[in-house]
Amino acid sequence: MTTDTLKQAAPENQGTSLGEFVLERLRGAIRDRRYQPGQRIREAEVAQWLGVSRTPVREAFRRLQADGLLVLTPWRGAQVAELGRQQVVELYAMRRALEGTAAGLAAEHASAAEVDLLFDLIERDQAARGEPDRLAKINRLFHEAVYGAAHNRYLLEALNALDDSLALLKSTTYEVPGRAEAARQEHIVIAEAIRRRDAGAAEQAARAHISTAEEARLKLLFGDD
Amino acid sequence: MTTDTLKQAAPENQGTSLGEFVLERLRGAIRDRRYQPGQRIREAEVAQWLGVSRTPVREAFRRLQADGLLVLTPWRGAQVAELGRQQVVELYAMRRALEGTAAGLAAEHASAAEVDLLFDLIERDQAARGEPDRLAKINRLFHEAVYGAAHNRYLLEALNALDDSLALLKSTTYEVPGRAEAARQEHIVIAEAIRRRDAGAAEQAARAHISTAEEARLKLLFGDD
DNA sequence: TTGTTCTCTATTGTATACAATCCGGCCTCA
DNA sequence: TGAGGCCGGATTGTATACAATAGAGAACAA
Repeated sequence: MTTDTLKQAAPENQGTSLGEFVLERLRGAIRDRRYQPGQRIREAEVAQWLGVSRTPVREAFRRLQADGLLVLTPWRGAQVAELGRQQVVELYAMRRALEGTAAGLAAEHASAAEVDLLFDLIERDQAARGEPDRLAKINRLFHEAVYGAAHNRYLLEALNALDDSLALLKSTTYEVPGRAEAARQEHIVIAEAIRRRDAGAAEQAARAHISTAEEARLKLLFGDD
Repeated sequence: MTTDTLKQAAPENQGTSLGEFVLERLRGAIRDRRYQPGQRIREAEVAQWLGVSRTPVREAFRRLQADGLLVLTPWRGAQVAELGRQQVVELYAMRRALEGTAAGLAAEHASAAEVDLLFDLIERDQAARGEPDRLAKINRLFHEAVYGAAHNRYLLEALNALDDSLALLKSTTYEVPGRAEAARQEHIVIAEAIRRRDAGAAEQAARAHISTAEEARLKLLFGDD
């Protein structure tokens, strides 16, 4: 780990507390797999690393626990959450419901600009063929665009937390051959249903999209079945 | 407020930390409206009240913020969340999706005992006619039984958090004349769909149930429209 | 060798001291 | 009289000191 301390890492730290800062840094570190699932994280270690005391670190830990990214055991401290097969299945069931709802609400509430953004992202996706990292990034932007277009703050929050949890899983489903193309096609179906203002179709398309993503994910993770 | 302190309030406080204890007490106080929406809560006040230091109080605050029950403004402290009309609408949209999903999953995964529990609760509901408080309690048990029967830990957590948020609203919809009977009928439709293992019908019935509950709620809260 | 108990250390939980910030009231001045 | 700025108290954010606990490893007995 590099030796970046508070001043170097966040020169303009105003308006926000240290706890918030630590939270974001930790979230990023977990997402980037610099802390790996199952790994234990000690308060003092993070505190020293970011140049703060244990107090804001503890606050960040609590909030990451609430998001499901950390598991806190009394007197044993924190470790990055690990997802077993059953948990992955449950997370995808949750995601299927929420993404479906988001797409349906987006069909009802999206502004013209928000619809345009969806199609822009589909084009950028096409342009990024063969680059799994860029594809994964654009994919995430597409989904976030749908979340935003739903105009429901609770749904938005829940979906973002869910995506963070899924980021605990190794690699992206874009490593599966043909997955990128299939996903793009599914995105198109979703976006067009939203443009048509067809909430039912948008919801169904989003659910189907998550189901195929789940299949790809399970195959990638557990191989069998 | 009474003067119960830690020893009187939680004689057997073992296995759990003080932060956890404060969390539960505060959650209860908010649910019982002893702290009302919009009201400011000072750390020192809670600390003194429960006989602990500010540290565990702060931890509880963070987690209540994550659940949406508290709004924390930097340097200004905590106040109990207030829900405007738009937020109520968004919460119910969320609840419609999650309850629908829970009912659908329950139809797929409920054990025989879990199905029996649903019908038991419907009978107890019938027996409690005319007692809004008991009705509200049994209603909550019914919904929690559905949540449990879905066998999805993330869904369960999300729905419980949602119910806590809705508890911020004044009174229950059971005060609306005829609401109790309508709700009971809707519960029966849900429970029977689950017993038939008809996931689609269960989801639809649950969504419809939440929609009528939302109507009753909005009428109760905002009168107009 | 293996299992058991005990001690000791590392780490977390809690309390408290201190720093930073906001808000209300007062005072000044036009 | 009122608008604006400045000061003091109240309150939160952060750091640190101290207490409590779990777990690893040593010592010992079978």
